[in-house]
Amino acid sequence: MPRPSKDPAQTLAILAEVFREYGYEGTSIGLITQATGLGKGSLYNLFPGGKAEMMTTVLTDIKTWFETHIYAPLQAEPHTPTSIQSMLDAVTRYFHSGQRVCLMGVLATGHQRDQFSETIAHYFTTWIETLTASLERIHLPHHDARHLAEETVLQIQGAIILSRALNDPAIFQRTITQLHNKLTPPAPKAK
Amino acid sequence: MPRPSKDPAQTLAILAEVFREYGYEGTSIGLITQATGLGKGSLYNLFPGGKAEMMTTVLTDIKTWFETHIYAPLQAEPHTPTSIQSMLDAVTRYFHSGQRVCLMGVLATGHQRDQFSETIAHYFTTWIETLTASLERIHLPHHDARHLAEETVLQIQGAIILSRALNDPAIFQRTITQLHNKLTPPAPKAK
DNA sequence: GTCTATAGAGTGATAGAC
DNA sequence: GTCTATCACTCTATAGAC
Repeated sequence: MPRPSKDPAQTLAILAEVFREYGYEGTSIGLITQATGLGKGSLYNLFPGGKAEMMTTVLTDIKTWFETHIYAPLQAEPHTPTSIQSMLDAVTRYFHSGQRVCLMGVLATGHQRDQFSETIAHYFTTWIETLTASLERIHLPHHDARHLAEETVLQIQGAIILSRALNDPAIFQRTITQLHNKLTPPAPKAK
Repeated sequence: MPRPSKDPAQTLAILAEVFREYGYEGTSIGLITQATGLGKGSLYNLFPGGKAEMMTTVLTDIKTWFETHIYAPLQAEPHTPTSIQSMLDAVTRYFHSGQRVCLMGVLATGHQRDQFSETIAHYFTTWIETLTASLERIHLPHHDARHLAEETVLQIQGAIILSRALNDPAIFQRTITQLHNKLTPPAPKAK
């Protein structure tokens, strides 16, 4: 190897955190060099496509993380209330109880939505569909499962905003608890 | 008068729309001059504090709008289901069924949160407290009213994100309908 | 020497402030 | 319009593993 290069995984993690904190426009290359300790040369060698490629790489990394830590437990047969619980636990950890922003949510409200629209839509669609399938496997008819899944993802996003706006992680925690109760069937009684 | 000046209210409206669309960092003075038709000189005459003052002025304007169109109907005695409905109607119109972003929500997730934190927190706090008071006047105990109010504001924010991410206004509409059912007592039966 | 990842001065364009 | 600072990005030079 030509040089003692840094750990690419850690570089990506730092990059993701900077994008989360400052948004796409708010993140300057100078800020990235400072945060990662990498010079511009290294950065443009790693990401020839510049800032846009840095963002898409981060988004792909997030997608992979969600597949492993959020979707996989939901898809594990057989479905148990534990699957739901482990998803909500992972979500709570990932979003630091609402104090850490959802990059996909941030991008969805910015004008970069157009640039990354497919990735953003795919992220939310996959999450909703995986959760829908999981809920269908317990007891819910497709329509109800779908709406409940949408409501879950929606409330997590809303909880992040409100929790951050009021600087109160309790709001996020309360939302997660509430979702847990709603998603976990209190009794195996069909409609 | 030295010059035929433009309508300040319309200028402010345009300014708000640009900030919503591009965020704080994403909005350049050049973009503002283009959108408003005002030269840089006029802008810095109107807002000596520069971009930051433009944003604070917009935020104050939004606050006033909400007081008039959202809070006032909720505070009107006596409380009726119509108060809730008119709030939700105003919200739907204001956010263009989720296709128009909430500037306070956007700022809450950015690193400008620190700069405007008081205004942002005040916006959400006032909304929640007004709705709480309104719900208490029907039938709900304080604790329940407060949680329901929080849930309402939270779901509206989440609906904007999800609705925009999936480019589907129906999600926002469905959320509003759901909130209407939850906020409007189906029967005057106490706990 | 060859190669690759590094660092960082330098590029023009554009930012916000005045 | 004019200013300076900073932007994203380019490019040259080089350090070190083969």
